[in-house]
Order: sequence, then C-alpha cells, then structure tokens
Amino acid sequence: MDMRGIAKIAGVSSATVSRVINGSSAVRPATAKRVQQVIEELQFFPNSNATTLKQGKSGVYGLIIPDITNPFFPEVIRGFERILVDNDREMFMATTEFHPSRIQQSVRRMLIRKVDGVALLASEIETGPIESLIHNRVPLVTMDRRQTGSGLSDVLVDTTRGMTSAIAHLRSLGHRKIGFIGGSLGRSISDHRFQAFATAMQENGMAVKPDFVRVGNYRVPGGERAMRELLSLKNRPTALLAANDLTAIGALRAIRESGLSVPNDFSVIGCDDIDLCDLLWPPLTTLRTARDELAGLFFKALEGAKADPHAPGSQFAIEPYLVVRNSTGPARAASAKA
Amino acid sequence: MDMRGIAKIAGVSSATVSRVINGSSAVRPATAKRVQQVIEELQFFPNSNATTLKQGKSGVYGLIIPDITNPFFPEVIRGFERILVDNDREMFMATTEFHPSRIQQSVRRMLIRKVDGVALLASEIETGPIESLIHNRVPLVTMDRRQTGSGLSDVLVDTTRGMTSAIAHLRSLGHRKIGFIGGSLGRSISDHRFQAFATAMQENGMAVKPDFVRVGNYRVPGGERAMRELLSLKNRPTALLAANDLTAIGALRAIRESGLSVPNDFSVIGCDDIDLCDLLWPPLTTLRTARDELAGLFFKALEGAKADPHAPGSQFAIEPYLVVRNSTGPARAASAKA
DNA sequence: GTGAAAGCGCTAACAA
DNA sequence: TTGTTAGCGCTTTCAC
Repeated sequence: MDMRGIAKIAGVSSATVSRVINGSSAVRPATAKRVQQVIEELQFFPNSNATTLKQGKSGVYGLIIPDITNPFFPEVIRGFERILVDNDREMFMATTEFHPSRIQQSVRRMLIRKVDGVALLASEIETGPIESLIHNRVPLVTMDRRQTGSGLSDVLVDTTRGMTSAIAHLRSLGHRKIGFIGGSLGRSISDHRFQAFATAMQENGMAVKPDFVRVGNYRVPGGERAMRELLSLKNRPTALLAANDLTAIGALRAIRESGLSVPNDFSVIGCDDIDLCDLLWPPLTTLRTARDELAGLFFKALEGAKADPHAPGSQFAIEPYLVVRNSTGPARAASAKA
Repeated sequence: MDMRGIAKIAGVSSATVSRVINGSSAVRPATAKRVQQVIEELQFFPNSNATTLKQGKSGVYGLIIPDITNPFFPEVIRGFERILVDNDREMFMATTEFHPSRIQQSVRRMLIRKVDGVALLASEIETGPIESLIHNRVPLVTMDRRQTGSGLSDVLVDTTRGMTSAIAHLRSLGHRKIGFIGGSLGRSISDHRFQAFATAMQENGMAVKPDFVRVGNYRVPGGERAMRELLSLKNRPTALLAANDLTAIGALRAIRESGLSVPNDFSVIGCDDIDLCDLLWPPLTTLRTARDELAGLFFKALEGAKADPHAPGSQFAIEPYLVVRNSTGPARAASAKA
C-alpha cells in the first residue's frame, strides 16, 4: 500500500494524502478527515526511504559507540534516544567493539543511510573514518578528541579538575603512593586521562612514579591484569586511580584476590560513575560524568551543525566531579610511610 | 555525488556502476577496475534509501528492547549485531523504556523504514503493536510470548527446569520458606516466570506461600522495595528467587540494609546471569540465559520467515541453567525450623 | 559487455 | 483547495 492507494480509496490525489500526513494546513478539514480515516483504517505508514530520498535528509542521527557492554554507553544511548524521540528525530546506533573494521563499517552504514549527523564515541579512533564523514559533509561530534573544524564539534570531558580533587581526597587520607591504570596507549582519550592524572598529581605536589602507571583496556579483565602487576611490585602503591569504572572494578577484583581488602588495605577511585558503582561492595568512589548532559551536548552540537553546515564546529565541555563512596579510606600507617 | 556522477567520470553508464557495486560478473574486468577506482577516489557510497526503495527490502532487522540499562539487553544487542554484521545485514534498535507510547513509536519506526523483520523483546507487550507488524507482513520474533502464527515466531525461555534445580539447590541447603519476586503483574513473561516458580516448588514437594510472593519491576529499586516487604513479615522466608538479576540485586541491597548478610542469613537466586553477577559481592547464584544463543535464534527465526513469508512461524526454546555462586548457603538452624 | 529507460514511493513546484 | 507532474538515486529488464 502506498499513498496512491490511499489516495484512490479516499478519492483524492496522492499529493493531498502527502499534505495530510505532513499536516499541511492547505487541506480542507473535511478532506483531511476522510483521508486520515483511510490511513488509520489501513494502518498505512509512509515509506521513509522514499521521503529521505526525496528530501535528501533523513531526520536520523547516528551514534557510534565502542562497547555496549560497558554500562556507561547504554546510559548515553538512553539519554540520546530520549532527546531524539522528544525532538521527532531518530537514532541509528552501531557498535564497534574496538575493531577498526567495525568502525569502518559503522561509518559506512551511517553514510549510506544518509544520516543527518553522527556522534562518534569510539574512543580509540583512527582519523580515516572521521575524514570519511567530513568528506561526505556529515556533521560530526566526537567525545574528547579536542579537535573541531567545519562540521566537526567536540565534547571535551575535562577530568583535570575532578582528578585533582580525587588526588587531594587520597592525599588527605594519607596516601602518597598513587597508581594509575589507563586505557590503551597512544590514543586521545587515554592520553588525556593520563595527562589529567599527571597534572592532578603535580597540583597536589606529588610526582608520578612511572612504575605505578599501567595500561588496561577499559574493561574488567584489563583492570584486573594491570592491578595484579601493580600488586606484584615490591614497593607498591596504596591507592589507585583508574581510567574508567570497569577498570577500577577489575582492580577491585585483583585486590580481593590477593587477600587485601578495600578500603582498609588499598583505596580505589574510578571514572564515569556507572550505576554499578553504587551496587558493588564496597561502593566505588569515582569521578562522575553526567551521561544525560553528554547526550544533550551531542544533540546540541549536531543540531547546530545542521542549522548551518558551513559554520565551524564548537568545542563543548563537561566536567566530571568526585563522588565519594566506600572504596577509599585512610592509608595504612605501614604502607603510608614505606 | 551519485551513480550517474561516477558513471560520467568513469566513462560508463550508471547501470554499469550499479553492476560493479553489486559485484555482477557481467562486467569486463578492465571496466570494473576503472569504475572501482573512481568510486574509491571519490569515496562514493550508494544511497541505501534508493536501493531499499527500489528493491522493496532493506536488509535491516529491527530489535526492540524495553530497557537498555538492564545489562541483559546490551548483551543481546551485541550478539544480534554481531550475527547481522557477519551476514551482511544491519540492525536497527529501539528502546521502549516500558512505555506503551514508546513501543508504538518503535514499531512505527520499524514499519516506515521497511525493515525485513523485527525481534520484539519488550516483555510487557500489548497486542496492538504486534498486530500492526503482522498486518504489515513484517516477520516477527518475540521472546517468551509462546504464540506463533504466520510470520510470527517465538523463542520460549523455559525456566521451569532451571527453577526446579534452583529450588532443589535451596532445599538441599535446608531452605523450606522460599519467596519469589516477579515482574509486573498480568503480563506474559512475568506470569510464566511465576508459573515456573510454582511448578518448581511443587516438583520439590513444597507449597507456595502467597505472602512470600511479591511484585517488582525488573529493576533494582523494585527488587529492593519488594524485599523490604518480605523482610518486614513476622514469619519471613529464608531464601528468595527473583525474576531477574536486577531484582535479585535490589533484594541483596535490602537485605544488607536490614543488617542481615548473604548467604549467612538469607539466600538469593536471580535469573539471567548478567556479567554483573560475577562482579558483585557476594557473586550471585542465578539461572543463566545464554544471550548469544537467544540472538542466534532471533536471527534464525527471522531468516526463516524471510525465506518463506507465508510459512507458519516456529516455536524455538532456550533453557536457562543454574549457575551456583556465593549468594546461596545453608539455611540457619533457627530460621529453618521456624 | 554495456546502455537506455522505466519505475520504486514520496514531495513540491506549478497549474488549475 | 486540490491535482498533475517531475524527479530524488538506484536496479533491472530489454535492446544492442
């Protein structure tokens, strides 16, 4: 069934059906009602492929995320989808699972679907796919790439201040030997987080001990592995800051495994504040990044770019803040002075 | 840029460009290569809206889920997306957040996009949207609705046996007073889970005490609330089976809050086995539902319906099994005999 | 092996 | 206020 079919039954032309569906005021109410009736009767839905083809724009925004299994992202997805639904737009989501080929594929899907913009959260991102998007003039927002351009906006997750208060918190508890477990090396977000950590240490008058800095993978096993390394050190840290909560949870597991307890023997701080943090035992002290705010900024950036595709993108920022729970406590006297 | 543009540059017709893109063997290799070069040079992506419009099918399967914040679903999404990517299809996901209006909207989106099939996991589902899909001849798979029809398949999550072994497990630990916290009342899955619980109790020679049966909402707060009710009973249960893991986790919280400890004072069993179960303390004993298998069956059902749209749908089944961890332990002597 | 052309379902400019 | 029509980008006969 198509508009012509509806038109025939309602005794009008397909143009009128189109007008009714799009709420044009230039249709006599009686006609509109008649058409509406037929539409409902037959449960007609206009084919969006035809509409998009005709209009050149789809009303769909893409969202590309690395790992739907990290609870941080579902919460972003939810926020983003809510905003889009509220604004009569749609969301098209794709997951990369950290594979470059999946990133390529995801971008490709966005491109062929003619989405009106893409929020790209894949943290470890090659520039290739991004250029692909830009080349095709698809408005783009990234997270924490700290680069903007024509049609390219960015939302900075500025952890420096948050980490400074996190370190201050640990310091006030007597910790002097503080470790860090980051994400994969050499990519933007991971580097930024480590940079923020280094700055935060410095602000607190402490030096980063290279041995105390390890690499994870943003997931639980990575954190667990890295923490085991840290614990096997002769001279080991008494507290840890992790690049995200899953990493911190992995660390928690490694610590428990080794027979130590948190926060008595060791303090741990994560990043993100996924819901899970408050469900664990001990509840995790962490730097909260507001997901809804994040989703809101993505939307704002994309809408802005849509309004004026030639305008330069904007740099937005969001500032995580410390949420103290029970995974941090006083440094043990013995460890503290070692 | 469109195929005609590519065609002009490559000195061929748009038909040939189409053939090259679709890998037709009826193009002279030299020509194909030339065209391919232009395509890559210009980073051309064919407009899928035109393709779908022309072909009448999109190569996209829809996935509608209630709550992306429940880790069970991201894991299903991941499995489903993987299968689709491997099979050169795409996924279009929508979330309902348990709102009937969002279900409507989600179904509508699937319909206008001309998806080739929908996996509908919204547990508490009205028949309206389902009929809408069926009426529009969109192949459909549901989860645990236990109804099939033309183009309508179902994947039964058969918890009866699993629950029977769960209850047997509790029984062997000395528990005689076993409670149950379900999902919302009056809808299919919740009813089935409760039914399975009742059967499992009977199989183990025990009676269901109505007072011990409470209603949650498949989320943590619902489980917490229901558990508080259970704990406030003068004569209370010593063990609990929850309709899903989030409910069980809520129960865990309520128990801890009340000063009791798990598994010493109370035993808890969940359903699903989300990754989280193993991350909690104590790790949750639960009935595991294999997400990848589930996703695989959705795909199978949809592909089957696509192959022959007039064939009756199939009833698939999946059987959760008990995973024993540390949230279950011996009933305390005092409680056990009360 | 390649091209011309019709048409998928819709919208919008123009005509009536 | 309503209808006619061209055309969005693609695929696919059919002709050459």
